[in-house]
Amino acid sequence: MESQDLRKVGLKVTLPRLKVLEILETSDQRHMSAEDVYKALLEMEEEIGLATVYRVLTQFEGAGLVSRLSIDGGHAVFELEDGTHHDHLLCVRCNGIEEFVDEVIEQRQRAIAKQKGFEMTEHSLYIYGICRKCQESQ
Amino acid sequence: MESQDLRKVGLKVTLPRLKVLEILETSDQRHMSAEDVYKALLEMEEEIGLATVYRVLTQFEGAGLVSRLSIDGGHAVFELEDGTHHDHLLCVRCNGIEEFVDEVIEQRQRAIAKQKGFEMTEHSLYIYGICRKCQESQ
DNA sequence: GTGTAAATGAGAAAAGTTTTCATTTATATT
DNA sequence: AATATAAATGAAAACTTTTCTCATTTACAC
Repeated sequence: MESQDLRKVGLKVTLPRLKVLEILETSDQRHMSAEDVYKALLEMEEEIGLATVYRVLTQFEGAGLVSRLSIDGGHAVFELEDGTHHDHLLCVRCNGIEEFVDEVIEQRQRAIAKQKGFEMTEHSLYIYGICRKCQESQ
Repeated sequence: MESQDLRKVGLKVTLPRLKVLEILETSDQRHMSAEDVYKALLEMEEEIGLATVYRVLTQFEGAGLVSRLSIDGGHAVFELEDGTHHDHLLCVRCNGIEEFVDEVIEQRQRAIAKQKGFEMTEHSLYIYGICRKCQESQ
């Protein structure tokens, strides 16, 4: 019932929005750039412009349907929002992304913000490295 | 004795390099974008091209004289390297940057990388929020 | 002083993303 | 079901940040 999801967050039900949502839900990559989504759309014969993909993803972000990761000064990748806060491990070799949750880190961050007098709005934590698979295959 | 600093890291002593170093050392902002440095140079009547500023900052980074922070998918800022590893708090209102060190977080990150089989190369942690000053003046 | 490799400046190019504006579409209203 | 209208879309241009190209200049070893 994807149409309902869109209406629920106050977005008109349009083909581009339905198709972008479909890609995000059915792709085997959990993390996709706008370009990735655009190419996946082309593969399913949906001629949706890249600008529209960006617009839709940005709206989805605003609506809380997806979250945006800003990777290392470069491009952004998007993931379907699943309600859990988590941080990311990025493989610098294969660009794979893994997720993790660590309550100790979460709590330390809140403590640091408080100690510095910051009203924390969000945080971003990326651990860069070489994933197990890439270490083995080399 | 800045010329020595440059020779020590194998960089020829040139006016642009000396001046960029001078800006970084004397500016009241510890964190500066390439654009900031470029403008500061113009203010001191040094007509050094922006491309050169980028090149010099990148070389300084390679030489370990400065480190580069990649802020939130956008532009990079540079800070003089002081030998201490630290992470950053960013004020979303005034764009101010504060630094902090937390051994617990450092250690947890290493543990997570290990647990996930990652060979960690680096990490980036930013806490976003509203700094004390901005909370008060509003 | 001179030669040579390295550095610089200016502008073009690149990458990722957003904006513009004319056209099309979804949906609230008749 | 037809229509009005506000919103969404496509295509191209614009924008932002950074890097590259290449002709000219400079640092420094000899």
